[in-house]
Amino acid sequence: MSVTLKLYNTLNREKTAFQPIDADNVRMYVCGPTVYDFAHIGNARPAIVFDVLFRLLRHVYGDSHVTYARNITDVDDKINARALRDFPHLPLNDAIHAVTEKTAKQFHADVAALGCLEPTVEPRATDNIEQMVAIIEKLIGNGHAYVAEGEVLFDTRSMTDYGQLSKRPLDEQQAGIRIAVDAHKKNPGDFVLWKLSSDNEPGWESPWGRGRPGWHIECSAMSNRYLGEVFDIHGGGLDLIFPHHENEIAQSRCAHGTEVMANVWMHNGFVQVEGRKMSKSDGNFVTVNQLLATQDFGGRQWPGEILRLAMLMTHYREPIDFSIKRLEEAERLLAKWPAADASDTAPCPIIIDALADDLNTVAAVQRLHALAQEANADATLLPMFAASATLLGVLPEKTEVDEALAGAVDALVAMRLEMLKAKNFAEADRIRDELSAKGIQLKDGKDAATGERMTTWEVKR
RNA sequence: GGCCUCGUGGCGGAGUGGUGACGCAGAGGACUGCAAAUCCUUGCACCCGAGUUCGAUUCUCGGCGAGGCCUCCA
Repeated sequence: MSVTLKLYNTLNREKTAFQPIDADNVRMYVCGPTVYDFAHIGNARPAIVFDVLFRLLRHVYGDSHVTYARNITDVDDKINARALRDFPHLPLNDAIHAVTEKTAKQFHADVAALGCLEPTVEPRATDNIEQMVAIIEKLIGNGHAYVAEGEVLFDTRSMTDYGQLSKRPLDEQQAGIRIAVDAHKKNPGDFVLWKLSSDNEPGWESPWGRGRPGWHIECSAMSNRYLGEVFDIHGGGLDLIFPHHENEIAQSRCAHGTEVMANVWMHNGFVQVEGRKMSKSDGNFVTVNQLLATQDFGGRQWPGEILRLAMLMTHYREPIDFSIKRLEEAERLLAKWPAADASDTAPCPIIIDALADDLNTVAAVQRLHALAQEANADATLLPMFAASATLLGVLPEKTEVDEALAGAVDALVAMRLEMLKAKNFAEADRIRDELSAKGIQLKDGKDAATGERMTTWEVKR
């Protein structure tokens, strides 16, 4: 294991060498989507960022020695609201199912288009209710949770070092400053583990009656089930640090009696629009699907590889201002990169080092671009380029050209050269335009030895 | 109010106590019948102030500015 990974850890705000608990099974958990609506491009950032990390971990520790869990939250009051709005004629459970299935499917399509590998496991909240109930029972049993007015609440005062991740000690918080504190809470910071459901809300039987889980308990239950009580890396967006991750930590550590929940906590920065956070509630968002499939942004569609590269051109902890200009730059870069077959050659060491340094995709992309230029001039570098691009998930796909088409194009190219010799420029340009319209780009060069015009062509991407 | 980021050319962004990479765009040129591609050349920047120092963009402090969390949020 010659590569030393360094990762910035939100727990101590330091970049430190990564030491897996078990190098044979490196475990990473990333908070996935709540499936009630289309994912916007900001939601896509963690998917891409941690996909790169997943690829890097697989490279370093071996494909079969990394477990990446990304959940799907399919229990949430927003989902209920959406179900009632969009499928009022269906029974509630069917309506909810319709919403979550449709949204999850869309999410998978979006993320696939962005070049993300599938996580090792993708648990759903609804499949893990039992596990949540078990953890809640444990928390009640060991005095970290209490029942009040039909809710089960986590007792934040019962955990002496609550607030470590967000550096937000309990007594310094101004809980209730912006929302009224519920009277039944022992402490303002206490949060819901389980709440009762009315007849028109989804619910599961539990020791506390028919109800549904609070938001934070889902991730504690699922990460525990698939990765164990303590695992290596937990990721998500910056805005999840508080309260979501803080509360996950509280639940998991108090339930299992562990010192930490995950060793390394990683958080990606926001995607911004005109300097402001893109968010659903502010309404200033562009969905991945809009970018991929509509002309809503910049009057055109944007292939997933462009979106992905645009994302990787900024370090994951920095904010990104999402703009047409940056997408166009990503497109220009990609256009200059050779298409190549995937290769099992070793990736460029400079790129591995860059990624190993807290996922420095900026440096990695710059080096990849240089490597692409080198490979354009020297085909023996193509396999290394391909392997490196694959590590970043940005390998341009080789467009298959069938022989009939290739033959036809070659014939037209030859004909054009004849027209040129005859100084019939109008006809030569017509052929060039005709091919261009079909997506064939001609490139005129000079034969180094003879000085004769040589024309090559490629399929435009 | 508390806590946390960040501030380098048009844009994306390196970097260092001793006058600042690189990429994209721009400009000029070569090539070309023209264009594209390619190649060469090139202009433009370290938020402000004080301090430390022989010397700071880089260190310290203070401003100013931007953003985020403290409520659902990637």
